[in-house]
Amino acid sequence: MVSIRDVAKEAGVAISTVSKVLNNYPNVRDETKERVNRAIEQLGFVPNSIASALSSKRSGRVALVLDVNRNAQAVDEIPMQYMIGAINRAKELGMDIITVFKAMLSDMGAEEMMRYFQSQSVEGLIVCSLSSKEDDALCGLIKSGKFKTVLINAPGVDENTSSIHIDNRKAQYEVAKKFLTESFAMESTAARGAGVQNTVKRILYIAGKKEGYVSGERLRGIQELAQEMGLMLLIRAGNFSELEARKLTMQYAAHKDAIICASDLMAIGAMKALIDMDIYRPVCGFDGVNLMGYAGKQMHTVGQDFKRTAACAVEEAGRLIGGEAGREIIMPHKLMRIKYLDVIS
Amino acid sequence: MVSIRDVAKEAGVAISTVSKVLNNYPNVRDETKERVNRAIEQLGFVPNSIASALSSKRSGRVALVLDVNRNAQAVDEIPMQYMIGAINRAKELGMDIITVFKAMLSDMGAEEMMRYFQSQSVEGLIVCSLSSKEDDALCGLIKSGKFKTVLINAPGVDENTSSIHIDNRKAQYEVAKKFLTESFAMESTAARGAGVQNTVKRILYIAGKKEGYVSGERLRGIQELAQEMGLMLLIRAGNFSELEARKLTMQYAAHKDAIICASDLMAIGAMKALIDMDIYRPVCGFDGVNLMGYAGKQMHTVGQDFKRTAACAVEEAGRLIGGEAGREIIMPHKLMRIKYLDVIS
DNA sequence: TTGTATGCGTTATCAG
DNA sequence: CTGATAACGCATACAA
Repeated sequence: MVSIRDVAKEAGVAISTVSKVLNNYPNVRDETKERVNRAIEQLGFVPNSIASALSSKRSGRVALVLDVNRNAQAVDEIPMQYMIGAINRAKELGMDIITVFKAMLSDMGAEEMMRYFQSQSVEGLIVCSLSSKEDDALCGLIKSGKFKTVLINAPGVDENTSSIHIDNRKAQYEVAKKFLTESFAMESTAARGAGVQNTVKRILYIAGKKEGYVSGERLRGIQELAQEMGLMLLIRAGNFSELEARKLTMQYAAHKDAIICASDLMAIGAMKALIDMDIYRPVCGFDGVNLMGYAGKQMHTVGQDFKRTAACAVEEAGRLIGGEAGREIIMPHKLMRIKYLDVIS
Repeated sequence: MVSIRDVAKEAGVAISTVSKVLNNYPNVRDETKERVNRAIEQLGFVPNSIASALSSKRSGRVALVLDVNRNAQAVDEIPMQYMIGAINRAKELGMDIITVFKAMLSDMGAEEMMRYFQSQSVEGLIVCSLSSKEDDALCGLIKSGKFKTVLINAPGVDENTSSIHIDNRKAQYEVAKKFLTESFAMESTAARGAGVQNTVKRILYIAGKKEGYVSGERLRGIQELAQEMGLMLLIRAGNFSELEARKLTMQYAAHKDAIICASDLMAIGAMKALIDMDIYRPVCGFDGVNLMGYAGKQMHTVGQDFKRTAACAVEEAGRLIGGEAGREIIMPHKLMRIKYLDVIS
């Protein structure tokens, strides 16, 4: 292995000078810099990141904590998108990502978790979907401030914690409104004075988890709309489970006019249940996953760019590690429908 | 940060003794060992893997090279399974996995790739799906023997390279045979003497990539069956693309009795095309991905345990790094059909 | 069985 | 602007 020492010898300078060139320190004469670079080129020198990390005490290492296969979900499309976005951006920034699954952490206490990350020389965490109820050890670790943390889809900003998410309340409001308007040619209460068609719509809203942050925001969005449009809203927690959504649909859909779900997966579960029940009800989803293209029917949904979100999270982790304070970042969303042919081409 | 030195002081022994305890060296008195462990416990000492790696020159680090989003595939279920299997096993074995996407490497030469892995202190590679045509730089790197490599679904065993895969030829033969037998109540040529129903079946076989190893094996399997059962086989390369399979189906399916695909994704493409064409033909897939549950119709397919395969690959990488020679490992497969309700529950 | 000493490849401090 | 040199935390011959 060719080391910095060999480069120094070849270039006829001191080791420390080479190091300075490597890390683009300011005070190096251009000529020296060039000589060093030439030597690096000639010897095919590759800086050893491990030695660098040991010496500088900065590993640039971030753990991406993913929630995979929860609720027996069939397809882990969203975590995959997060991964791709994060890893690609990390490479661009010269950061180092290790992937960790929540399931691997679930049986650790906060202390053990800390040791694990510490032994891995992790400086920052990117946590996708945190539940204050279920992940108390992880929550504790984050609050301890021992690691710089970026929370995706969870609240909690402080000195070393940033939060990044879409405006879930607004998105749920918007998509549901568009969905209902297009499905029934409805108008909001304000305009209803004219009184064209005025049947109150009965909606089954399949929410996420009780006490979940995202679920709560989305719930507020739909409630706001219900008030505005005068909807009859039946709310049930689907726990983000396709199967649960299926059951709820079978139980309640017959007496409802439409079904709105807090996730695409649940929307698919509802959709398939309706087919098996042999009745038709419009269904609205949330997330914009490609799997929607396979569900058989186009549904309204909220599209989010998971890759980009993860890329931002990586940048933000870099910022935090660099010493800047945590903050909140709102990502954009859009209303869309997903067609099979768009997905595959 | 509490270091090995603090532990040594606390336990009243030398640093090297602590190190020996840490790495369970043989020659340490039980009493000493206990004293050290007590000190470790008391101080909450966590060994620094970076320092350890630098000193021992062994990082235990493996790069998992994944092929994601090729051919505009909709859902990256298989790479995700590989990841989960690999990361979980790596944690159990105390190894360290970094995930790399082929797309990140595609614009590097072999030299640059080597430097990249080297700078990351990678000792071993686990490569999922290698194409000797498209990935020539990567192939070169592997053949150079610079890194211990485990190939998933690609051939090539040597001193520092192992290969792990199912018996693709046999699996394709078996699944197609079962599929045809059940779809048409057919019998093989041998038994046809009795001559109950004897129409020669016209089959559209949508293969993978030309020159791909896996594709070649599967192709041989179907050809073997065709000969045995006296099938009329039309072979077209679908490039593992759902869209391509759709096109081929639209072009040829009308005059065929059944469609057999070298992957589930292509089978889904074919299936959806048939629905749009409004004709029915039985379709057979290969892989056993959950997405099949969403396709609308149950199809015959070959099930493989991707997680387990990846776990084996990690172990194998460990073996190679440990100095043992490469070898070939055949994983089991099974014939199955995937139902939506099984997938979601 | 235990301790001493050296080195791994960097970075960073400080003197020149 | 450049060069010595001391860490960084651990592993490992080798001496005791």
